[in-house]
Amino acid sequence: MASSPMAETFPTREHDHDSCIADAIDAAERACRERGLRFTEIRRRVLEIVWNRHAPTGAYDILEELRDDRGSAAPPTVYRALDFLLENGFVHKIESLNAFVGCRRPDGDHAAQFLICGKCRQVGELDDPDIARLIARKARSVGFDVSRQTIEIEGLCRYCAEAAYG
Amino acid sequence: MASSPMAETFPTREHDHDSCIADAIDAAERACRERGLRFTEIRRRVLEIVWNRHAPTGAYDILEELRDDRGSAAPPTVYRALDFLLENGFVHKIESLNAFVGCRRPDGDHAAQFLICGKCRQVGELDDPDIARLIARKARSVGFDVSRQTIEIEGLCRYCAEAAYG
DNA sequence: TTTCGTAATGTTATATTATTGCGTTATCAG
DNA sequence: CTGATAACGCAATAATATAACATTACGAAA
Repeated sequence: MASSPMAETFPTREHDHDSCIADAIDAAERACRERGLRFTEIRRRVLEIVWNRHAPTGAYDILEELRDDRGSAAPPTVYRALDFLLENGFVHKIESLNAFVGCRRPDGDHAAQFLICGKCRQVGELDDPDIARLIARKARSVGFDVSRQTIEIEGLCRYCAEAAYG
Repeated sequence: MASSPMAETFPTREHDHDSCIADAIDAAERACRERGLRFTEIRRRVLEIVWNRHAPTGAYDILEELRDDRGSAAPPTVYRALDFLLENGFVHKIESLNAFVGCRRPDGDHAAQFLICGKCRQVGELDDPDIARLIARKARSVGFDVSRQTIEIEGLCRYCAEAAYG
């Protein structure tokens, strides 16, 4: 496997997907134990589903998969699990897609920037503090006090750009 | 009136709202004439409604107001008008709110950054090229080719921050 | 261990946001 | 005037998200 798949901005084509998922689930489990949170079966399954796709996943796509193994499930089940995962930094919501992706850096707060490939629909996570700082500074300079940044960048990832332009 | 309300990042408390709307409508009308676009009654009304609120407005809020003066109207009427206004840069969509705001700089392309006040719900538009450039540069450095940026910054505007902290 | 309070889940219904498909009307170039 | 195309009307429905309330599971305290 790649030495640290969670740290890649974009998932490489060659990365070991299974262990990448396993790492993410393990990290969430550890974090929950440390913080005294309940990592229930549903929450684990939703996180697995999101990571399995390795691409932004809609709540109703998650719901379908959840039904595959649990027989019945309703929207609130999914949204509640997502709320938990969002609050605790295990997934992010991509506002411009109304969809969810696993977080590659589930420890600690960070202002993330998402790179959304319009071709393969995969999403990379940038987490660049320079960007976050510049935005905070510029906002403050007009008297605005920042609490949250939503930054979603659309374009072509390295792989799709290469395929398109050579 | 304030000398140039359209250029303010945040609408000031004292700005002349009526002329601010009128300016925006006039600008759109001129732009449509120049570009050979049809600025129809519906499109004008939707733009007026969005500017009137001077805050992010949902499609169905627009629909209600539209019904007030036209008797009947269905969702596609609003969404089609919004599509037109979006395509031509007269309004922006705030993805994190599923709502629409008038654009303060309807001429030419620009990567906008939105400042969304969590208290008064007003939205400022930053249009800072430094931010856009830094993001493009950072993205390119990981091989990502940017075509569109969605930047929505939540926090407290100058007025609400003053009210809250003194 | 039992009990009790709270967190999590189940379930039904409904709210909110957005699109599809198709027929009609308006506009403009020729 | 006519024909092509853009805009609009309308009905249905898709897609996303939440409300409200009943039930169950869990963990801490007695």
